[in-house]
Amino acid sequence: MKWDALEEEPCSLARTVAVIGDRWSLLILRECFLRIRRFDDFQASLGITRHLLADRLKKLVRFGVLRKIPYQEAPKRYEYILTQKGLDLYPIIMSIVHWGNIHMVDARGRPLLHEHKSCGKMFDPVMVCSECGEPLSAKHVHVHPGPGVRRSSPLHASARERTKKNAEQA
Amino acid sequence: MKWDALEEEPCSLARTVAVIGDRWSLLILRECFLRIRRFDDFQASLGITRHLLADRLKKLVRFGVLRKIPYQEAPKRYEYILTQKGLDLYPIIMSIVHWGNIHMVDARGRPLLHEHKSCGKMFDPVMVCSECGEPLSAKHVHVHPGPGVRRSSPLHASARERTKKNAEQA
DNA sequence: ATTGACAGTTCCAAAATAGAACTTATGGTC
DNA sequence: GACCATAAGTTCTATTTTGGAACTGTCAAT
Repeated sequence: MKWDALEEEPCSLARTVAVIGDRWSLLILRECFLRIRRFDDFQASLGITRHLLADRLKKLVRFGVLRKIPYQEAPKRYEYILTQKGLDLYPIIMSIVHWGNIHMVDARGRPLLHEHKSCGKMFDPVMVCSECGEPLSAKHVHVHPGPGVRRSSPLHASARERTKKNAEQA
Repeated sequence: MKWDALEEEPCSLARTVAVIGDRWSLLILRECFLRIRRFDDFQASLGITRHLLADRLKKLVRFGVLRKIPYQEAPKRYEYILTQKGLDLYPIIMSIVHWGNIHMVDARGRPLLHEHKSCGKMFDPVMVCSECGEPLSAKHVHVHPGPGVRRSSPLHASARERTKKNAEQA
């Protein structure tokens, strides 16, 4: 499929996936949250090809997740820093890290531990309901169509064609 | 890079990305949480090619995120359902959806609304500290090396080579 | 004048993906 | 019994994306 089409989908997951839904983008964002800011530092710590790094940084800037800030004139050089929109990705990054901590660590244990400066303790992230504060699980959530919904949210022409085909049979 | 190498990285984000860090896997998981279970239903609702769908389902099964359950004999047919490990991905999916709701919706508004059955209200997911219950932000978290850490976590040989090169300069 | 840092760009080969047709097994219909 | 439909894949080729390495341009330091 043309992946740019994802941005247009009436689905918040699909639209977010259009921005961060590839391996390198997520790894680049990890580095951003670990205070990496410069082209060669990203390249060295990730081993990504320079070509792809340039491409992904450009995309993250285009989507407003990163901003290019000049840190020296002559020659003009920039660093990439997270915008507020980018900082808001933190729960996504943390929930990914947490799932890995629970389900993917080897016998050696967790590579990183997280301390909450506010309370001083090592913590895990927990996702709760904004209204009642209880931890969330898929089982206790019901989905309703919202104002931005479109038909039954088929992602593609092929899905629509299938629907059409079924309709013709009737 | 060889993407299988990601599973071996001493980084919980990288290891999770090895499982779900591509566009199709995340979209397939969205469908799983919306109760889609069968091959042709995934294919119709996503428009993914059958080839890739077979490949991604196989991978998700291999990683223990989905399980194949027979739902009829002769011919033997299976559905794909989320394991507990798969259900645990819910916070990742929800945080992705939530970021899209905040930053990627158009004028029409959100495609979907979420109701918390436990309290009966429409909600947003909030990520909080397991210890003090306060909402988390990157600014208030400090990262420590854990028992599973390896050197400075270079992702690749090229990163190691760069380090070696720097060392030789000294 | 030569070397090195930095932020890319260019080029080609290798790998992954899209799109469509084909396969296998079975059950129902004319 | 021939024909169609359903379901879950597999196979094929053309196109796109990615990996890997070298190259470019600008400036500073030696």
